[in-house]
Amino acid sequence: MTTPHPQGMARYAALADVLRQRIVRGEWLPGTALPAEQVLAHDHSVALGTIRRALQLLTEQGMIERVHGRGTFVRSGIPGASMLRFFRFGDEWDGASADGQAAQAPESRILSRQRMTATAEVARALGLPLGAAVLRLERLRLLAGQPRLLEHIWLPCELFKALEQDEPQHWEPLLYPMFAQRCHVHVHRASDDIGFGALPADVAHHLALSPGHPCAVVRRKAFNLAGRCVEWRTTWGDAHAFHYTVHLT
Amino acid sequence: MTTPHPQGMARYAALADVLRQRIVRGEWLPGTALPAEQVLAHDHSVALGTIRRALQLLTEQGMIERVHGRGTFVRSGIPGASMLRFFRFGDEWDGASADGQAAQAPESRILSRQRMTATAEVARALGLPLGAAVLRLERLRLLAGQPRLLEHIWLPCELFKALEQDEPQHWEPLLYPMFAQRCHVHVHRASDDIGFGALPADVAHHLALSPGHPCAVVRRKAFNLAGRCVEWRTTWGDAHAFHYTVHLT
DNA sequence: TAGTGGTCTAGACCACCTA
DNA sequence: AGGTGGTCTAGACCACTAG
Repeated sequence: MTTPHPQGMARYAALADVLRQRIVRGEWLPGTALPAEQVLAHDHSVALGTIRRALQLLTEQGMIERVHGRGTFVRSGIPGASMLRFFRFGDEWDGASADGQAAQAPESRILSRQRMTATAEVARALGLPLGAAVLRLERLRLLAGQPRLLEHIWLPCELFKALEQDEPQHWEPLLYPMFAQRCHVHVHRASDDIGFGALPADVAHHLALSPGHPCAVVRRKAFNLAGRCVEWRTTWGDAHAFHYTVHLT
Repeated sequence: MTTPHPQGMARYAALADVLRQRIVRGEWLPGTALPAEQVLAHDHSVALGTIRRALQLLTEQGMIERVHGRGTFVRSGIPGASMLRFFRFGDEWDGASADGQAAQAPESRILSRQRMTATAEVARALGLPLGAAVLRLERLRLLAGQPRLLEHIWLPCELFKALEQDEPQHWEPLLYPMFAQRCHVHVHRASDDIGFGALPADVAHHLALSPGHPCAVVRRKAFNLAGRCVEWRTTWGDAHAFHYTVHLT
């Protein structure tokens, strides 16, 4: 005879909320395991099925991952977030082996790193007060040795102190795993805003294209578990190489 | 003591397969109700929870919709499939009322309708034999009286006989509901392939733009419940108006 | 009021992973 | 072997919708 609908919502939904808050507050860090179903069920005095329903909700929301036989883990990072997924360059198969081998690994080159004060636009995107300290990275992505994408990346200094220390030339090619390891910032969600434009002169130069060349522009906001915007990024690439598929259901 | 994993899969997954086949074969038409959970559970000699799990799978796959208190229904058609969702034209608020009112309804104008034999490209897209009879529609989409998108739509004649009868000028502006009503073709799934290019002269003419103007090109394949491709469409629009947001989780 | 799907329980047994 | 999540059952009760 349990209270039917506490706070007007289902028991499992309320449980999911509680667990989500505990995750967001850092009680269980990304990559670590939650207590077993049995334990959670006992602790909250509900049946196993009810806890499972709550955990299913959190799974759908991308908060946790469940692995049969191992446990339930706080998700760490989003997969498949590469900007290169929006583009198909003709030379993906120009690697060393001429047969149908895997593509040559994309290259990443940090062109510049500057500590600055946030302009109005950057501050708004990152949810910072005007004039807050931010880190600006300029990054080139290359495929088979050819420069393909240029990125401007803005980060709140406050969260990314560790990135001001060493030489960016030695950073790993994947930023998000590095953010997690060095800065304990886990990118959990992102939204990519796709548009079309003409290449500014400085960007065009880095991509070996002419100024005004048609380009796809992707603006990304990346968020951590708590829903805070931790990165704002603009990516430019040749419009003719742009390609994306949306599935409707 | 039921057989644990028939065919190596869970009972509920096998059940979902069976139900999916019955839906695809047309045993329950789009928009109509399936038997109640209790009935299905009894018929298949499983517990209620098992049937619910199967129905949940079909829900996630977009096959059915469940409505509390009313029943379980075969889904009819996909929502939000308009090509206009890829574009933001500046005049969406130029309607009659100058305040923050709803946008003027988009207009649809069929420019031409031709019965033809499928070229290799069209036949491949629609999964038809080369030379099969197809219907080609040329359609203009307008916003606030301005021509904005041009579409070439290819349909298998076999499925769309009814569209060869009357005047296309009197068709409703939304194609998919019309396909369902007049031809009993229900679009259940689609994939939109986005790229950038330059406007061909004839297309540019209809959009009041110059030939070679940068444009976004969306190629769509639409499928019915059985997974058959029932429409192949190419849509052109001004690249500068293109805008799309992808959410990553 | 009757019928539908939604919630929750309590427990048995299975499959998977690690050690 | 012991712990984890996954499957399935049988049944009670609740919430929503329709006639």
